[in-house]
Amino acid sequence: MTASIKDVARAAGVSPATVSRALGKGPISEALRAQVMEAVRATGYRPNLAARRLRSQESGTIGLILADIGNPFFTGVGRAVEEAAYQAGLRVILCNTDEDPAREAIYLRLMQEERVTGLILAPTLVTAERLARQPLGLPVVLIDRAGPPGRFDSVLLDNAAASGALVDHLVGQGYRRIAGLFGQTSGTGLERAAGYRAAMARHGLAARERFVLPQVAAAETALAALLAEPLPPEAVLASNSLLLMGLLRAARAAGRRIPDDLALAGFDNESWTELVEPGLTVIEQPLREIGRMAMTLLFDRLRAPEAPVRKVMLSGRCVVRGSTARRRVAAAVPG
Amino acid sequence: MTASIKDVARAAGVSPATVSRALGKGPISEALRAQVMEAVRATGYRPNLAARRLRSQESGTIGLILADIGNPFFTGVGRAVEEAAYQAGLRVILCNTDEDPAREAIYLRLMQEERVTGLILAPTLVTAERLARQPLGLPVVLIDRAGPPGRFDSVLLDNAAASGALVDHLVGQGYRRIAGLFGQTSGTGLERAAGYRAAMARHGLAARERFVLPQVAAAETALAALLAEPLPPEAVLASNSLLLMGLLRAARAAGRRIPDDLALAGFDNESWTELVEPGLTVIEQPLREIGRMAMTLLFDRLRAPEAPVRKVMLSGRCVVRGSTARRRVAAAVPG
DNA sequence: ACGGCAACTGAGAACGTTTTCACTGCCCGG
DNA sequence: CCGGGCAGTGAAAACGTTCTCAGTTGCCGT
Repeated sequence: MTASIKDVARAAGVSPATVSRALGKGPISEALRAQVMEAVRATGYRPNLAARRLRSQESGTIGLILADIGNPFFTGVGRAVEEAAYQAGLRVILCNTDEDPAREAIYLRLMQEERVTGLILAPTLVTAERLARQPLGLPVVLIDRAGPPGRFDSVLLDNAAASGALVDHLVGQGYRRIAGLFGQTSGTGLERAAGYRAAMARHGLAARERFVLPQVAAAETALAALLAEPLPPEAVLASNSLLLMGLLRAARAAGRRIPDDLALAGFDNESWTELVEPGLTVIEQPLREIGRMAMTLLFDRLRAPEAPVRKVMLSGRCVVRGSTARRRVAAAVPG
Repeated sequence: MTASIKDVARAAGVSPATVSRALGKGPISEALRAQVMEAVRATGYRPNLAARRLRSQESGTIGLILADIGNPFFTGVGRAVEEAAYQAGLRVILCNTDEDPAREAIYLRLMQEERVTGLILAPTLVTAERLARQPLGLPVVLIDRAGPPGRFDSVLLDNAAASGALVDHLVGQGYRRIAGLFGQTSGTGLERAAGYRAAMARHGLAARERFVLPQVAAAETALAALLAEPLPPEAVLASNSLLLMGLLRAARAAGRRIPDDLALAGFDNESWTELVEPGLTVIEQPLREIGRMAMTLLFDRLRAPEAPVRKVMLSGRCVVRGSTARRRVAAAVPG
């Protein structure tokens, strides 16, 4: 088939060991090294990674398992991870689970079989639990979602603070009846809900939270229901961008003007949140920092397997746009 | 470290060969198979893919090299490819080049070293050329971008027809001065430009085309320049979603109402094209079909390495929205 | 009852590397 | 002038599989 190290050795008139040394590290004379390189060129030799990995017992690879590759948050983090890994001479196996625990299980098994050096993942709630009960036997760093406390190195947005910031902002703009819509499949939704609840309590306001599947359609029906209630909310907060999109669509479908009839705020500063009219107020996550920090935690863990578990919280940035403009009290509300 | 097949063999009281057969295919008694499976469970054995690949001389893996993982077009196609590969029992190595020829070169080399079974990629112009001159020695299917004619199996949108459909639509809506903005790094931009040019000629209209880097900012400056010309266009067509986004931003920045002052149309039915006011008219690409067809071509090529090269063109769907509403002739244009 | 065949199992080679170990010169200090 | 590193090189083992080949059964047909 393709040329092996033996073919190169033959072509260069040296032993396979010498070729290996010329390609990698090891004592070798400059003359022979050049000779070998020439033979490599002549034969079109490409090292066989499978053989290399088998012999050296290290894959030189880390796994990156993301919940939704269509979500700019994850692609952004993924880019940063890949970049950091590449600089460290590591390859990345990228997998997409679409929030499906079955696919998560498949990929986790794959990572073991690939003998990856370490793993960065954004797990669903059930998989995080399962992982805590049955460790994989390899270094794991969680991103975006917290697992059981104290079990995994993780790098997260300070979700509670971010939700709180949104609530504070809305209250500051004059809104009082603020509802919250949260995804129910990940720990992140729960944390953001908790932050929302705490902030509302701090302001002496009643929380109104709904938990739904993280899908556009789910948010649409949820908002329709909220708007049909006796005292509909003046503002709604969504815990991720899909839900926020659903809110926008449903508000428009219901003929509500934004922000006059209904203010909206959410998470993730995707390009469309700016292009839409009015622009949507969102929490922007530090994607690159999250990715880089995840790699840092992973490296540290590899270096010190028994070091205490670390949980890094990065804070988001509140990007204020028209969807949460100061509330203009309706001209005349009888009663 | 982790348990090997020998450990399992010892635990089950059989030979390694038997364990291998129990796990894979091969004649083995039901009793022993159960016995082995029990030992696998007891030892927590996970097969070592590196060893398996080395011995069996097949990676069970295909490569997928995409130009921009942040682009919903590519993530959509990637999903379909991965799904089809998984059903065929193949893994996928996913790489993102960000349109950078240097990174393409790195990943192409990686694919060779991983001994992938086949490769699906969306190359830049220069890499497609290079690949035609120096074949990789493994089956390659191009997606989204045509390489040198007759050299690679490929699956593409019928770009010329799609551009033509947009022009026809605009003309039908009453627009005459229609400019086109095209990406210059990929073959796709060129094809769409050609389709635009041909359609304009068919209608007896003068083509006005600009080639720019496929970036939002590039489109913004290009449109600003176009609008500053003596007879600014009534409509502009963009060859990809980034450029379309730039057009929208620049039009708004210039205070042009859409579609009254300027109609817009482009490619790729991303979620924001619907959410924006007015909705943008776009060509929707059949993402899943493209991905599936790419896998089909790859399988066929593996089965018949010497079969003639195939080029599959899929047609897009024109999604009409408000950005190309029928032209209302300005009330009074002196002269 | 015996040869042969089918079904199953084990021993061992092989896949392409890296790495240990041993060996060869050679230089240097004594 | 001789012994001891030291730098460079090759031989061979090892990594964890799969697969060929050669048994070893047990069964069937005659």
